[in-house]
Amino acid sequence: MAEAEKSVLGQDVESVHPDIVKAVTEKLPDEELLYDVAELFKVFGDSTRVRIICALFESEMCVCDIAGVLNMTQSAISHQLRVLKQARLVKYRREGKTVFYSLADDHIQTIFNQAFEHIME
Amino acid sequence: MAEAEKSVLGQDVESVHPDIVKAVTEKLPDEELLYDVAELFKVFGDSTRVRIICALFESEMCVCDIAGVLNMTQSAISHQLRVLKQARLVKYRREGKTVFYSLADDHIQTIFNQAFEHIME
DNA sequence: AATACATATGAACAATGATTCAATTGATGA
DNA sequence: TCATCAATTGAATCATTGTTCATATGTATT
Repeated sequence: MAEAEKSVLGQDVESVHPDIVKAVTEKLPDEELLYDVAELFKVFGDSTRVRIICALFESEMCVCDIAGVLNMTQSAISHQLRVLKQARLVKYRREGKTVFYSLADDHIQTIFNQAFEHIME
Repeated sequence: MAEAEKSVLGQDVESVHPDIVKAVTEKLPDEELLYDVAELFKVFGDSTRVRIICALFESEMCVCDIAGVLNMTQSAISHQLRVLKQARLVKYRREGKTVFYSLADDHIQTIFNQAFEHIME
């Protein structure tokens, strides 16, 4: 019933349901957007960064404090904060020698709450 | 002003704000829960899996169809479906030779919508 | 200037993980 | 029972990444 068809790249693709494949392919969001979503989740996909984020839910903190809460070296924390910074998930302000980090926006909390709910069930 | 204190493990931790460190440490969710959250996001943190999930938003699909939509080998897809299955993010039903996959619950859509919004801004 | 302290950065190492290729399982129909 | 097709699995490979250690910025204080 289902026949082989040519993909965008001209390769043979065995599609059991060519009609569905076509419909879904057209509705699928831009490659780039999906890539960005994956990149965002990749940042969330590390327990150290998750702990940093959850710590920042409570209060703005400096690097030393975060290191103290997580019981890790300040270097390790700084490296991870860099990742969070690049993803625009945290912002910072300098006060003398210390730098205070806080969360950049509220979507983060919403996303995490949904994640918690998913795990609980 | 700020003094060094002993961490839970007895190591010296230089805390600029011991009071905040203590308060945040107590409020931080269980280590295990945070680990699970990271594991969940880790699953979302791959563009192939993101694309599979978005494809399944549209319709239940068999492995072949998904491979067709993503233009990848069915082996690669099967490996990733295994990951999604272990994370309880997809469910499946067998119909003859083909296996149909669909999303396990609705939190996934909510989480993705928030992620989309975060990226858009 | 010189010292001290908070933070950032770079290189290196170990561990994790995604895809490929080959082989296997499971189910259908001849 | 044999051949075929969808899907799964395992081993191998290549790339990515988190932490450590050492060093460098940057800011205040003496």
